[in-house]
Amino acid sequence: MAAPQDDVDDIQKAWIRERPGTPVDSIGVITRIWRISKLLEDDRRRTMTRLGVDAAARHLLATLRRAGPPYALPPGEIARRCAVSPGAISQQLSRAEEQGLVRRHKAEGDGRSVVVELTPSGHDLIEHTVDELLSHEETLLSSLTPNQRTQLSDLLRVLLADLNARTPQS
Amino acid sequence: MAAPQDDVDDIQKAWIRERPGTPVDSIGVITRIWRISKLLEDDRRRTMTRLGVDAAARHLLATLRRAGPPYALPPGEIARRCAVSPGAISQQLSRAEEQGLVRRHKAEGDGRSVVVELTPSGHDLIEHTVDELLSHEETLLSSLTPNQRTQLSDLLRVLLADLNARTPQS
DNA sequence: TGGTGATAGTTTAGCTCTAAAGTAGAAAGT
DNA sequence: ACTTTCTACTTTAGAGCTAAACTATCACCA
Repeated sequence: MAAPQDDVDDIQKAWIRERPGTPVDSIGVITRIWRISKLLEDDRRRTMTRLGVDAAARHLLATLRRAGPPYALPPGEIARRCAVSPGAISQQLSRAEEQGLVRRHKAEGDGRSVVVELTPSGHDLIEHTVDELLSHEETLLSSLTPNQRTQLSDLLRVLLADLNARTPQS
Repeated sequence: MAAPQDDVDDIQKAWIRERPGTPVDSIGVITRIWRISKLLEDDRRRTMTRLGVDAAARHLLATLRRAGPPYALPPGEIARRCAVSPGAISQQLSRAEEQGLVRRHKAEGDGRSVVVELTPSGHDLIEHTVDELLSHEETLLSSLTPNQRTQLSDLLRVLLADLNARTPQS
């Protein structure tokens, strides 16, 4: 269980061998986070393709579903919650609207604002995929004990909070 | 320092509120890894843009540089080490070659194979950016104590090894 | 009331990626 | 030897994202 040396350790050792003095300390955390992130993303993409949705649309629908009744949010808020650019959300909304999963309409009161709401079809779709997706992803963490998962969550929470604070604004 | 509740905790609570029984256990790890990964990637993209290189080219050059003399690898091996598709590497190579950072030539012995080597200009470029980039990224982890970083690295190493083993093949 | 600047969304340009098709050389089986 | 299969790489089609330009509306205030 102790996990022997891996490719990432090799990268650190390679830099030290090639350029003694290279500041390699961050690699053990940052590179591993990227790799894990990529493996999880690829897995999620495959899972969602299998379930017949695309990953970005799922994220969108899940965000609206999670917001609770009336399952409606403005695009800017969705962008913020999904951590992607407003332009990306606008494009995602157009695609999802075309598939009949969401509907856009002008907000009352402010002529600039828009409200996006889940259609019954979009609600159904997320309802039928969320449990399957999350159950599957739980098995992906089965190499860690419950205690280790909590430890990991806690460390990541600290790091994420700091990075968020440090970020230009995004 | 204990890190209070964050957005990700809110996501878990929202699912539980909206759909009691939703299997939310994986969210604390997976969602945080994605968010951190994204923040780090965005930061790296900005840093590299500031230094006048693009992030993918930097990864390419770093991979060749780290391989040690003669700073040459076949495209397939680069793709494997950078964990992207062979097609992506082929395109990156074309761009980098156009900028004079690498050179492709046929391998001797096997007419299908290609060897990519760092040009002096590519070698210089990576040499002048790697320390700056890595030093900067070290500061991004300054919210964690050295001990916490080690803990985090170790947990991630276990998870990464398991996910690699579990992966279809890729 | 009319200008200045902020805010909400959308659109566009440019880039990069993946997946899949295409090209060409090497290996292997009969 | 010749066909099949495999392997290495490239190219193409299609998609998504970011950054930045653009449109429209609102808010403030002289």
